[in-house]
Amino acid sequence: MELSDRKKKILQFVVDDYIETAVPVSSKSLTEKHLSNISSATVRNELSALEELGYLTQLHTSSGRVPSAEAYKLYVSDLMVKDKLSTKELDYIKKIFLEKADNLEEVIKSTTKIISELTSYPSVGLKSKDSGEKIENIKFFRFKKDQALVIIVTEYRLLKDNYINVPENMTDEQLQDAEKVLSNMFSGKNFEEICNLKPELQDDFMGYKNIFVNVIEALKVYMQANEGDVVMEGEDKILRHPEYADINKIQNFLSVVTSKDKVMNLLTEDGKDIKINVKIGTDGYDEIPEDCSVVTATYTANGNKLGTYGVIGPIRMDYQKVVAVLENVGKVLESILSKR
Amino acid sequence: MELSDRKKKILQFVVDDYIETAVPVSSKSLTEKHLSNISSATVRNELSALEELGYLTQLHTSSGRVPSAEAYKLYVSDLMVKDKLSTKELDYIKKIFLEKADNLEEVIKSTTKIISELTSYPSVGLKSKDSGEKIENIKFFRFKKDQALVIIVTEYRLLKDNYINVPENMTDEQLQDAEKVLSNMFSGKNFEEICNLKPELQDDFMGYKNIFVNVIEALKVYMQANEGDVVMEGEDKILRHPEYADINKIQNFLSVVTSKDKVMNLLTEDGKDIKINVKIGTDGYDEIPEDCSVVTATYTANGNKLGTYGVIGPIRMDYQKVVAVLENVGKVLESILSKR
DNA sequence: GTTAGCACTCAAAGCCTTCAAGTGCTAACT
DNA sequence: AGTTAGCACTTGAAGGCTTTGAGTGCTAAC
Repeated sequence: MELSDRKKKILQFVVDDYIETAVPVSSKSLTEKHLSNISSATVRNELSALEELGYLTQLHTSSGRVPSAEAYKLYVSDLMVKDKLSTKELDYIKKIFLEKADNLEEVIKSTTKIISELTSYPSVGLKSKDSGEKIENIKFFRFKKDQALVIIVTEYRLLKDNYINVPENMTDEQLQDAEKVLSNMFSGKNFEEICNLKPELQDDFMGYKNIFVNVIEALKVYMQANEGDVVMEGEDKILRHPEYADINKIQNFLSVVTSKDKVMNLLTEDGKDIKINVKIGTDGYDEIPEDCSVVTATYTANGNKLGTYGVIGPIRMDYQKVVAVLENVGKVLESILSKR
Repeated sequence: MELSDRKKKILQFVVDDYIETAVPVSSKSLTEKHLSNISSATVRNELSALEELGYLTQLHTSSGRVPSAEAYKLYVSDLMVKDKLSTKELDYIKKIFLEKADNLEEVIKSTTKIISELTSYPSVGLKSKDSGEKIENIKFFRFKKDQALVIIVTEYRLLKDNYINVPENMTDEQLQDAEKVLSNMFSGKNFEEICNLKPELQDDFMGYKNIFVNVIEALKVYMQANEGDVVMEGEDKILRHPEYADINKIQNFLSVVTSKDKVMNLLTEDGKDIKINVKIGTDGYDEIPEDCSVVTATYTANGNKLGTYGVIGPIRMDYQKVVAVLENVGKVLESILSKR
């Protein structure tokens, strides 16, 4: 059912005001602030209709109205006026990124930091493991008789966290040879393609099948491992918001947020093409702490998925600000990283 | 001034009880639980003497007594009975470590996790950057014309987070040659010695002085960089303790604990030979959140400093348990890592 | 469809009383 | 001199009471 224009407008004001003040919104305050042309009684009629429709709730009969999760959803998709950042804020974003632009790890940390600073909410970042990028070549560095570090060079980064076992009787020359064979085999393919290579079907291993199997195994472990790639910033900022005046809520929030794999799940985006993704309330998402919303954005540069970033906060979140920050951070981040 | 045996005993009971219950300790409860041979009036006299001496305080005239920071210090150094872990707990420690023993990163995480689980306090871990270990050799991996990854092999680990710039006109053969020259130069020295090498005094650079300078520069940056090596676990566990019923205290605590460089400072041990280090209360340590204590332990294996681990909690901390856990974790950790 | 007016509801704040835990002190006892 | 029974005194915590005011819903008139 479609809402009348006036209902939409009123609902928007209610959400706006509630986000700003955290105080249930009354008919009187609405007429005073935004609707001086109609009376509070009329607004009351509209409010009770909106309550009937499930967009508003009352804590008790004689309190003002509070938006429901439905209302926030409508607000974000339809009602909200898109915010713009101040030039000061934009300059801040650029400044931080330019200082750190040469190190991907630092960029990820900076991103979460900027987002948290500008929004006043805890922020999270997750760098993608598999961004669809193509592998250029692969290198082994044998640091023990039976162990080697695998260095993988891709289109735009260097992976160096995988280790394989090497047969002790294999000579360094043989390992170098294996390096060449595998480099040829992998070059131009992405991770998914490589992990799906069937050893049985290949006959050009030149005797290095065991090394091949070890590398694939290491890669698979690497792809699955979660943790470690989650970065959080400003967890303590959640306490700035009045809904977290209750210890149980803080407890609940922190227990989710300190568990890296739960945070991981929050960030795994549902839609591939959606840039900004808003999850409001707990509906369906087990990992989200009660009464929380999560707004995430996935950034890409040169067609490669860099990672997903976002904020976690109370349902009563400043969506205007958060969306504006995520969009602008994304723009700067992508423009900087595209140049690399 | 030395306390009488009875005063010591009474003080010990007060601290014991207060740690256990978090309720101010009364003369009556002391006689009932521990001192059935003397009357509560006598205990009251002793308590007020102990208060006079600065070991106890009262919240108000008609409340029981609470230990002061001084009392906790005396308790830890003199009064406390050393706790032993149950075999169940010991088995738990061994089990976790044996599962992860092959990966140093995982060992660090496991360590903080075990400590936090067993003590119910947030725990922190910091792996040492410079453990005094000797460098074996050094390797360059050039992944771009003008950039190379520096891999450093030491007695017992692999460092691979440093990058240097390479002159574009340098051939791969020259870089390999530089690798050999520098490996020879560094081999058998520790980080400190290397960083102190004076380029002017060396004449066997064979033309690779620029590479040498870049490597030293990268190493120095690496040694200084903090963050990233701090691991935390169980931040949310602080809320289990009744002193954190107040939002301001939580705020205060979290703001310290979410800042990695503050946590870093907490863990930089003051004495070199002290294994277990107890910092009680805020006295002198700016980084410690108000009314908190920090207990840390530094672990070594084969003479190499592995890192520092510890817990952060309220002053009213279960020091018996914490010290016992840290000692036992240390034993297991060191025995496992010595075998590597 | 809008609005003035009024009765009704309900949480929050302030105030008062009661309650019980605990101390300090004095005087008597060993 | 050290110990102890006894009692007055203090004080926060808890519960109950009233007051206050913000806000609604409904009705009747416009």
